[in-house]
Amino acid sequence: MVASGPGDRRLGRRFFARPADVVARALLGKVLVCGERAGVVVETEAYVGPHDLACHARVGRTKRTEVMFGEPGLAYVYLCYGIYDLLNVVTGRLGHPEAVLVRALEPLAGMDGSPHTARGPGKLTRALGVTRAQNGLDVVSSQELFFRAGRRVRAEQIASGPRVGVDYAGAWADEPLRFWIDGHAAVSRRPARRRRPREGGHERAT
DNA sequence: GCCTGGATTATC
DNA sequence: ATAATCCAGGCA
Repeated sequence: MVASGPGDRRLGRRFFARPADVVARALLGKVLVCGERAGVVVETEAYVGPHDLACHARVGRTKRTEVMFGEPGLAYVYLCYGIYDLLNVVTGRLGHPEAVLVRALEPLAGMDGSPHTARGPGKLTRALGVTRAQNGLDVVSSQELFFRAGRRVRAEQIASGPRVGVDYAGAWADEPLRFWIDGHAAVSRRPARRRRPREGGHERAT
């Protein structure tokens, strides 16, 4: 076994019981553990509540969004594009639906060590072995899926920008709610650039 | 029921 | 640029 240290401390309820954007920043550098596999969180996105038009909870309480209304610290895992399971952690206060999407990990144990292995939210869950079977799991008390304190990340190392793949969210698509460790090799590709305007280009007139 | 459209990724 | 793949949510 590896020697124990301060970084082995588990993240508790109060860590997650804060606004999603705060938790999203704070999760950078923390270690996500799933069974025998683990990695350092290097990229996240915050989905801040029902008023956030990119957040699944914008439609209110449904079978899918139910877990987001639960306790902070619950895992919200859902199927994206019919192919990938994406992992979020519920944040904020009970009854207020918000969550943080974990988008990339630096591999630590139990998986291929290449930086691309867990780069991107879909590849991350595959590399870590997370599936929808873990939806609703409490990462504060679970023995199979949880976070450790990990390493310290200074504020100057954290970069932010618009979330990926949420162009449908109107003005919310531009909010800088994506966070990553600047320059880290495991951070997923930058957000898809907008297509170049073809014809004179006035389509963004608002 | 039927239809539309994804919090993605690999490949053309 | 687009296919892969299936489910949630809206509407009838």
